[in-house]
Amino acid sequence: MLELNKVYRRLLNIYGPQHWWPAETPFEVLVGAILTQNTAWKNVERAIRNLKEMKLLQPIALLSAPLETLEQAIKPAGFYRLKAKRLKEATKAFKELWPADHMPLLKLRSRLLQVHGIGPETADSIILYAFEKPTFVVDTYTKRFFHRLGFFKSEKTPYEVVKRFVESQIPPNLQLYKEFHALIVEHSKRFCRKSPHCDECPLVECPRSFFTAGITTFDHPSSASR
DNA sequence: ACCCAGGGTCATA
DNA sequence: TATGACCATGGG
Repeated sequence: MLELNKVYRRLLNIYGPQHWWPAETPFEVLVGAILTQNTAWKNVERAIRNLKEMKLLQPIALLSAPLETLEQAIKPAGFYRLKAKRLKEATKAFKELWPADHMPLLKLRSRLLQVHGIGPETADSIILYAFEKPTFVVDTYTKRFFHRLGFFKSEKTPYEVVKRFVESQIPPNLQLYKEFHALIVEHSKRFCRKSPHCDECPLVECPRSFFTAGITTFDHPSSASR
């Protein structure tokens, strides 16, 4: 069957290592993960720049700052009133949990998911890139990308279904999971916006069979008892 | 003037 | 389980 692994290696060949997440500290990863919710990364960069200039990009400082101050700082990232609250809640959790060295991954994940404003993608991003434990991150790009390669019938395939699928095909290696997700995003930002088959997409150069040979479209385990 | 971006929560059927 | 409204800024 088509190895997801081949898709990964192909992306790596084309784009090279991405060295994600673009942040200087684990805490900055967490902040970025909240701020980028349904928001262009370019806008997140401005917000983070503001936080740095105001010396707010540290747990204690961020928690001490008035909500209004925080709101103004992150305004460029949109949803600023919502996200200011989420940042504080997430920061409290971060202080409690860090570094979570001998905490099982799934326990860490369920703790993060309890935080209001942290959903599955945000949680997984934090676990993978801040806490550095091997969990696979699924975003809208990932769903669209795998859908177009024929792995799923719908782009709306539930988060946990896509996640389980990848984790069942790819061994839980930290660097591998980091790079794979980063490569999918970087690729998608360039080529996967509009048409299902953009002529300039490097992956289209390959015969579709290179990716999909032997693969049967993956159906939901929920609807097909597996 | 529109559409979308590295989501999540809540209400409703 | 699955839509739809809402949150809000900045770029194409």
